[in-house]
Amino acid sequence: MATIKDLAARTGLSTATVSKYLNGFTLKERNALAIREAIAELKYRKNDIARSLKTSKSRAIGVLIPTLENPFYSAITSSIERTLMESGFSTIICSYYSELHAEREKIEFLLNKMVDGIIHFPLNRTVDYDILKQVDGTVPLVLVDRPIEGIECDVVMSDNVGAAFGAVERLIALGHRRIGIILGPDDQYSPALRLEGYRLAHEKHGLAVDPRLVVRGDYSMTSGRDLLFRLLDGENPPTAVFSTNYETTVGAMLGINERGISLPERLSFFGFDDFALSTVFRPRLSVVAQPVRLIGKTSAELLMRRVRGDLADFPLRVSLDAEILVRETIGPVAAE
Amino acid sequence: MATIKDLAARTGLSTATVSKYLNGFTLKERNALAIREAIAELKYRKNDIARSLKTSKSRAIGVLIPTLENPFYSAITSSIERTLMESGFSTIICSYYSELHAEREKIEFLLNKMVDGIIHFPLNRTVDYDILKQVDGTVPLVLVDRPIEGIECDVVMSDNVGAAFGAVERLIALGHRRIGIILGPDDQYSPALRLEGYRLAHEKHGLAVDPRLVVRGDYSMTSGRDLLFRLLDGENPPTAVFSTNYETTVGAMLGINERGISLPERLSFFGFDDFALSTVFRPRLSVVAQPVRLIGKTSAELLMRRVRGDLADFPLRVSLDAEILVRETIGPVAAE
DNA sequence: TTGTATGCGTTATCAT
DNA sequence: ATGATAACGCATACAA
Repeated sequence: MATIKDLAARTGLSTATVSKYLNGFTLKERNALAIREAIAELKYRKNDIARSLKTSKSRAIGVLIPTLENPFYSAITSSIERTLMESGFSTIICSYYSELHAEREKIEFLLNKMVDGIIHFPLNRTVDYDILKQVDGTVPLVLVDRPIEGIECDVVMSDNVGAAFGAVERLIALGHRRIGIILGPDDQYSPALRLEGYRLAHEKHGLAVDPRLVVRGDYSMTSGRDLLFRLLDGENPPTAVFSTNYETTVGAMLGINERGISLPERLSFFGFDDFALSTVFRPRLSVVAQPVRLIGKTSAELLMRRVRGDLADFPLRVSLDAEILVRETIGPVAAE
Repeated sequence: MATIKDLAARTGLSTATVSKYLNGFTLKERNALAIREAIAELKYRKNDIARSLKTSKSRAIGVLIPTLENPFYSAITSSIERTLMESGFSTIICSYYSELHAEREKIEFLLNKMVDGIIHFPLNRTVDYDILKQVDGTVPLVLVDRPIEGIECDVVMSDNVGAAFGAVERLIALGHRRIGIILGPDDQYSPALRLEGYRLAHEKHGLAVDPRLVVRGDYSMTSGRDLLFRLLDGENPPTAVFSTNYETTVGAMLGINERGISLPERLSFFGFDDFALSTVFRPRLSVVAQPVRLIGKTSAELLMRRVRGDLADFPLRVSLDAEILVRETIGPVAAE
């Protein structure tokens, strides 16, 4: 591999001069030309490792996610990668598969790699504060999807309360009084907020919440289907169901198809997130769509700012509005 | 940030000794202890950048994929990341969004980052040979999902011909004589192979292929639905349909639900890939499942071998068998 | 077992 | 505008 030294030798210039040229300084046209030639002939390629050592900037960002095998995480990660790339930063991904010890281990790993910053999607409520504290003292940290108590850093998330509130309010406006809600695990952050939105909508309209209409699972597809059936098969079943993540939404829709329930005549259904599937179901699904692209872009851009030393408004708490996409699966409550 | 020098100063040892300890050499227990203490007190963290410069090994691998927003790519990437991590390698992802110029640019980017190897998913037939040649002279390259003519390197893919052959043969065994096949773009590699498997199955059983039953789209969900309808609405429609990628499979299934077509009574349906959705549809989908985890694991492990200098069997062509999962959506052809 | 000295490829300071 | 030189943090050949 050719080095700056080689270019210097080839052109008769010094390494200092060549380095300057490489970094955008203008020099005598004659010399610039010679360097360009040498670069082509020797197939010179700059060594970012050496550059990083010297400048103590790796231009690499670590992205810590539960898993890539989930469209919510992979879509955001995709958007992050795209945004970072635009700034010339590389994206190092680390999945921790919801294992706590892995989380710590992988943060250490990233820190050793001298990443300039970390974007972290904390999943479980139980978190390794210690190591996160440590990150914060080393490189900027942006938390996505939820804050962590005791960790003072930037957070980018969607407005979970507002999202649920909006969906449920639409349902109420259509005359629904018994609205089932399919939630996720207790130890995750967002389910509580989505339930809160559900509650607030009821409250605002003077409706009581029937606890039997609030069901919880593990946010998986099968849980979506199972919980839907539980709601429907209970006594005094809901006339509308709100599913609060993508997986349960898909699962519930499949359950609906399986039973041949016609939407929105026999049941109104509000789903969550607008990934590929939600866009192809028929009738067209009404969903609350989290702005995944924007979440990714925002976290990456915010982190870039911090990396560049701009600490304005630190710690920043960005709450991004979800879109309420009313399509064809909700309708007025059937006359009894 | 504390350095080895700091540890040396703190313990009264030399940097060489400390470095050796850090690299697993055993030294006097007394000294080892002192170093351990110093590490804790100074919060020493090893600097992989400096290490990389010295050893000219970055322990980072570049993964070049069309996009993360597709379960096929993200599942394989996930498996790659997992495997690389086990060997202590980091995974730098680069999406090129099917843009050719981006492909070249991002390979340069990765090479500058001094990655120790590259795993590339080439999508389009039109490829920047030049830059790929260059990669090959620099670091090991593993191609996933398809080879590239003129580039001599390791390739990991699934047995597309065998996969299609197996599915179609099952259909033929059930008495189907008119089998529709939904294919992808002409400029991609796998569709031709999957069609070849379809042809071979017909040939083996003395059946002619009706070109009207061979339809092509862009491998998207909507194309799956549209092409299914085109097949079904043509004259002399097929009694079975084979969809050859995941997106078209999902699209076709939604179309089937939409029209209320009962499987397998009115139509037999064979899908492709066994991601989340395929596992929840009812009736349970018969699919050809590409071994995505294994593809990822195999490519990563092969690349690791090459990085370590093991060039045995180079260039290796690994063809992984797909699984033929016969479940509930295929059945005997209906009596006329 | 431990220490000395050198260099990896680059950038940056300070001259010229 | 260009050059000489040191330094980034580490690993290693060699000496002790």
